[in-house]
Amino acid sequence: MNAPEPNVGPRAGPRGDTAALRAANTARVLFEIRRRGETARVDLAQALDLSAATVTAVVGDLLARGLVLESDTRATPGRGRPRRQLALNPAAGYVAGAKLNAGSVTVAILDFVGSVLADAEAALPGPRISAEAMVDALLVAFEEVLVRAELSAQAISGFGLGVPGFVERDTGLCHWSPILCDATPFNIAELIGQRIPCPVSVDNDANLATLAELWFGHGRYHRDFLVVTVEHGVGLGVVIDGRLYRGARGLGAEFGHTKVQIDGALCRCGQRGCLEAYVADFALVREAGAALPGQVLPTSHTAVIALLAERARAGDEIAMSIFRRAGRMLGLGLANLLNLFDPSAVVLAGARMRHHALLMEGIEQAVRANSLNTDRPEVRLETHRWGDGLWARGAGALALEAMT
Amino acid sequence: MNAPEPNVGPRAGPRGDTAALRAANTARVLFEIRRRGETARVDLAQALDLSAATVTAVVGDLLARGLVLESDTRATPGRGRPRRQLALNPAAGYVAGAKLNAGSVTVAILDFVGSVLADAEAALPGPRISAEAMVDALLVAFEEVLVRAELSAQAISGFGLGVPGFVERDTGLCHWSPILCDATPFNIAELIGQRIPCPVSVDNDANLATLAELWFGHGRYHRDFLVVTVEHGVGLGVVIDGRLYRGARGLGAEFGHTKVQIDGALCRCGQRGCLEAYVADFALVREAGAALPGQVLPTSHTAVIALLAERARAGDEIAMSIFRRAGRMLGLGLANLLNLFDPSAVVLAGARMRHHALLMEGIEQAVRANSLNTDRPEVRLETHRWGDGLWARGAGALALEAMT
DNA sequence: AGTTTTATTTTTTGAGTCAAATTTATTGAC
DNA sequence: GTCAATAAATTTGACTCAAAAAATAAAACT
Repeated sequence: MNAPEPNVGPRAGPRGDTAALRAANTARVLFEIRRRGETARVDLAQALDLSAATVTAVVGDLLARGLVLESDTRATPGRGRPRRQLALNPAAGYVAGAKLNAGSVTVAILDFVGSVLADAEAALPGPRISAEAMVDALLVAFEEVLVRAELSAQAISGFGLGVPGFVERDTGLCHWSPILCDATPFNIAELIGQRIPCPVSVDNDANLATLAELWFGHGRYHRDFLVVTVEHGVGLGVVIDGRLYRGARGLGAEFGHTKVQIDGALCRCGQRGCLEAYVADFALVREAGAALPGQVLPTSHTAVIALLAERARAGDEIAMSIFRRAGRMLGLGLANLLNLFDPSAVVLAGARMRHHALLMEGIEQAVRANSLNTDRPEVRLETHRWGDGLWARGAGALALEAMT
Repeated sequence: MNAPEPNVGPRAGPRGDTAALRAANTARVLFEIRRRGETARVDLAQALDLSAATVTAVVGDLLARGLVLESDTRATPGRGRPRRQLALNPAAGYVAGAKLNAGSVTVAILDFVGSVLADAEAALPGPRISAEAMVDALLVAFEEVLVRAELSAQAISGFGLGVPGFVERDTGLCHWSPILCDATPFNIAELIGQRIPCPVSVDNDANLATLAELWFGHGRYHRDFLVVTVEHGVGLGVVIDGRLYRGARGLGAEFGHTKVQIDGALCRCGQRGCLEAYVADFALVREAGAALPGQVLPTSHTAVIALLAERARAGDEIAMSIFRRAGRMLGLGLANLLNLFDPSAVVLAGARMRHHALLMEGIEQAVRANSLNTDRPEVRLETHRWGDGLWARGAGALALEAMT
């Protein structure tokens, strides 16, 4: 039996001293203002179950710190003292959000509200490169985006980066990434921090998409939800009780290598039957040969898939069946997730969701066929066809989180 | 887009007023004393990161309420004022914990510490009965166990019941149970409450096993862990951040009908490829005919499986292969859970774990083959061969939880 | 002017920390 | 053996800060 370790026990409710109490209530007020966009103090008091006096005090702090602005927009014409509308101050701080892709890096600048002010992209020297080369490209894009946003590097108070693979937010360690070829684990946050003059946070890219939903998207209205990303791989983000769950060891949930078939198709990871082996880029490309006979296939996966999608939309039965099977496998995996997590919403996101219509038929069929139908209301599958903005905003949320 | 709903937002840390702060710190102290069995105030202060003064105040309350006792056992011989050891007061309250099985109900009486004072069992009229008949049997066992524990019904301050199927703790609603034949949903907690003079709580049985681990078992040393129960069906309990996660709609995680094979074996639920269709009682019995040719099989599933296990232990290759396949399928499911939840521990519990050795080979092989090997430390699979005591203590924990 | 709704100020209660005081043992010199 | 010195655990009281409640002020509309 293990030795008793501290910090295990009830987590609900307050803990610690009164300063923590104030800090928590301040965070709640800030979150609620972000969620509503614009509100009065009365509404905050009611929504958060705080007294008006407390809200006044907390908002007073936030106003003094410049995080919140009081606007004069006259909301409801009526009797009584008019409510003063509160909103986040966009200029309270600027953060950079970046995403590492197979052949490029994207960097965006976000203001405190979460609006994207500018973005920029830089090519990577290859699909699998050293972290050193990645940071070089990152800096190129960063300089560019600063010019476009008309900001100096000193104005940026946080830098967030999304990396595919196993990345630990708390420590900044990269344990494995399909894009980086360095010996692992190495501290990627530190590496970037040496060349950028502000705090750097890194996280798994699916977690970032989830943060984006939590801060700016559907997640604002759900306590427990899942975000499934479909791109080169399949990713998963889990929100439980309003917070992103990263697992006991901080690496987050891994959905792509969940097995949907015992001794099934061979996956890049060397195992068999992984969900990715049916849904990821390489899996579709593997089958594309049959659907496009006699054609010379493009070298890039993305281009092959675009071609395949075009055929499927034109009614090509073989091409359609490829997407249908991928959808069914994804749907099977989703059904398992629904049974295990019982979320109140599921968001499908990522570049592949551009072929939404092609996949959706298979997905919905498999979800219906494989999830238990109790009398609980059916879970809505929301789809987000956000492009890179999704990742950038998530990385921005990561930086904002580190900021407040 | 949904309307903004309150109570969505940051959950970490304190919230609300100072009374909530004290309540939370009291709960933390109580949990820590339970976890350690016996401790001094200094240790509590250090473990919970509270000042000694606060601990004195909180413990003072608990002493006054009679929940905690100060013992005179001289722990560490040394200089200085000797520490006063604190322990839970067993007589602070008694609760009843009950479990509904296929052919019987079990009821146990637990004291405040969680020790089982007595237990009793009553037969049910059949494998699938009305809730009315179930409550009748429950009362028979309850009366009996009171006699054995030498307590009156008035001394019992909470009644917890574990029910297989879809049960909602918060509302007491039963949405479906393999044992009860009533029209669903119906309020099973209310039904029992009409005939028992104390607060009644109900929950899914796998959740109860998980609560038992959280309060009294391995879970005291882990913040994030899973409990998998193997009995007539396969159940799952999820603990995240020190709390049992019951899903957005309160019905808990469903593991038994997770799909391990697309279009696989037919399950009781009518779908194909469910884990239960390979691991549950009925699945093993279905295959037993081949392993026991020419024999007249007993009518009870349990007896058939005992026979099968005997054969397997004697070296019968066919019988062994049945257990091996069940183990492999369970291992595949477990590997998926490990990837998705990244727990720091997994506990296997339930009656079937008596055939532990037969299953374990297949389980471990499949877990190793199907879980991603990163550089994170391997998760230990703990096995608990607790009998019915497990469920009873879990149901007791449920009642204790409702009590404090 | 009177009414109504929102925001602020003042007062009160209670929580937690800090530092000093108290309790109760052991240690070691005499 | 007796008796201060010492050490550690606990308690006490002064102080700070948080949030709620009550009273007050502000800014509209009727």
